[in-house]
Amino acid sequence: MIDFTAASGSRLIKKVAMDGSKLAEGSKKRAGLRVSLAGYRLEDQVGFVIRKATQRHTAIFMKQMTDGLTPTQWAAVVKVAELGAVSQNQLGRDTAMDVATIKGVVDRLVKRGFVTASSDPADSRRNLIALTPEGADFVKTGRPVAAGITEETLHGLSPDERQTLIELLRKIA
Amino acid sequence: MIDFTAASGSRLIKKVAMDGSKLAEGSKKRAGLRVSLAGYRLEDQVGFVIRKATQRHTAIFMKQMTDGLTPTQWAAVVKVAELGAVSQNQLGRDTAMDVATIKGVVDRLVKRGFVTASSDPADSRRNLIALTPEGADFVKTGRPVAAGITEETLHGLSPDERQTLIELLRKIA
DNA sequence: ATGGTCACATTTGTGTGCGAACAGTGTTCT
DNA sequence: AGAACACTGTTCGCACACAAATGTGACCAT
Repeated sequence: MIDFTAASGSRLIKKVAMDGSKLAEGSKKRAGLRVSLAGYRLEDQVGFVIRKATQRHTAIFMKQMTDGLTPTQWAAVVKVAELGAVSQNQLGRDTAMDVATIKGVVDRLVKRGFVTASSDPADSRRNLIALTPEGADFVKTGRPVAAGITEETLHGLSPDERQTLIELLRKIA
Repeated sequence: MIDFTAASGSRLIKKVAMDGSKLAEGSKKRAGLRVSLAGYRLEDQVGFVIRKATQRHTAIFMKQMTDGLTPTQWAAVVKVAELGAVSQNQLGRDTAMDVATIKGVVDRLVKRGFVTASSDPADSRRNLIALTPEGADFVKTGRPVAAGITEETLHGLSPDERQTLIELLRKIA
């Protein structure tokens, strides 16, 4: 996790001020080339804010989810639980993961024993992913935990705001 | 990038149906263990939607930004351009990056020649990051590009909706 | 039937993102 | 001064995330 408290900010200023006498030309300000950004503030850009929101959500997820399962791994098991046996690529599409990414995720889920991977007899190109009984159990017990994660993530928002946020995110997704 | 079009979905169903005769007990449906999720839909969870929104934004960013600079690298140069010389950890805090992450980002920016890293004479623990003239030029030319990226990301949203989205994201960030 | 096209999967390489362990350096309090 | 504490940075290991290159299988139109 990231600590956003400006722990040493004030001390830094003090130090620079103390070292002011050592600086040439009486410049008491912090050194270094700068560029005026004229109205462009990083903190106001979608990309930046969304990244921070993602970070917080991920942190909440990793803190609460059983067994150290990651958000992507959870998404994958849940989809398999919903769909039944699926091809690996199809699972990637349904969970918004790249072919390379879904492979790694599936590998880890197989290693955990939550899913199995086998060649589809009907189409030998396909790597068929199926849920194991352990995976089914995990999804059942994990479901309320996942709901709690969503709850804590959206804790500061009213029901209306939650609805709006999801809708707006869907619009840009 | 991820292709969300369910390209082969219909064929899969057709194939499974065709193979129905080969399946035992007359089961024509897709095989595999399932779990009823009773109201929990992955597509409705913040985590999932926000991940997809992030993916789209990143894709737009990488497509438009000059020189293949990444979103995080851009955030870092912009901050250095705004603040002047900063310690590496402080820069990480201001850009919401882990100490391990900011190190990698700074290393790449140094390699590109956009920033320099040097030991702070006032505090030898600190790795002072400063903008180079090349970095300053890049920030100047990159600024309108970054604005365009934000614009395209939010393209489907009205000014009010954009405002609301940022506010709500800030609340959960 | 065969050649072109598409879909499926794997591998490699680069870049975040973070926890955890480590080693210095500075500060503060006694 | 010395001990305790806080802060700065590095390194390692794991997990996404995606582009690009490769190889194989399935399908479709001629």
